[in-house]
Amino acid sequence: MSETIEQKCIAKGVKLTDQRKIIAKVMSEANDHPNVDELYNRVSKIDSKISIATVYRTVKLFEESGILTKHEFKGGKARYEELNESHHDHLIDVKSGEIIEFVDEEIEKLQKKVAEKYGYDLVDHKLELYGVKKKS
Amino acid sequence: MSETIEQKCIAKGVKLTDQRKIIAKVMSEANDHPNVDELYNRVSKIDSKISIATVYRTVKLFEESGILTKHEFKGGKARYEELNESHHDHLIDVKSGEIIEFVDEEIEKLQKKVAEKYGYDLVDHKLELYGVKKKS
DNA sequence: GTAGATGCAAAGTATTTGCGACAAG
DNA sequence: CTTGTCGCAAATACTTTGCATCTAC
Repeated sequence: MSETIEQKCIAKGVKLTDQRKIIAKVMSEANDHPNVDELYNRVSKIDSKISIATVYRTVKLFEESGILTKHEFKGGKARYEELNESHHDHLIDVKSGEIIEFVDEEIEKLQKKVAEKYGYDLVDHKLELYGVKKKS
Repeated sequence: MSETIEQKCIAKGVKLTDQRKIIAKVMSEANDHPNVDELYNRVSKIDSKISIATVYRTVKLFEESGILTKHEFKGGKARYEELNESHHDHLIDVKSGEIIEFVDEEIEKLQKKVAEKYGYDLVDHKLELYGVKKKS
């Protein structure tokens, strides 16, 4: 827990309103990958007057400021997660929807290699694994 | 070009209407990854009376029948592509939108290994690389 | 002949935006 | 103060659906 979202906002010169502070707090404390609806629900419990438009505007702003990242997993709404130093990819349980974060250095390296092979510099990537729990 | 989409429909017991034949033909001949709008435009040139609802219904049906796959690349509309024996992933030029298909057996293997490490059987995956063309 | 497909327009979702009121720096 | 933000409701973009008609098998 190196730095809160609020601190990141200050560092990046993002104006901190009461609403943004609440959204920042909720996202900082979230251990999952909420979509805007879920985020709105959590935020509403703290301040019921915050509008969903503000939530949309704020996650977009935070994303553009490099504070949150957006995931568009298969067939669902966009989900958000705090962006921090440690990059990771996602393994999604197709039955339960559970999301596991993982890192695999070797895959990372190979991706860069593939991009290079085609004459590209890798600027971003998305790797999602969809699986079912093993019986055994 | 082993088998046309029309042939796949017959093989899978999907009823072939005139509209579906046209959509099948357009997708069979497409070398890119059209979204529903683009597909609707191409299809309309052959039969202007086909409705966009039919295009939506048909791509969904074809997807469920394992004839097409749907891609939801960053920040865009869903794109479709014919599904054939050879699996591949995508490298997307973030400047031009150009899409390059690639296969990397080693990455495939590592993905399966990661899933297994967490106790999962891999049922699907999504790998997208976003890059910019190198200057050199 | 009958189940399923189509066209149309209306209804859903998810998200964005115009605007007057309001608040942060 | 002034610029940017908020809440609201209306607008947009994409996709789905109800229904009466039509068509493949």
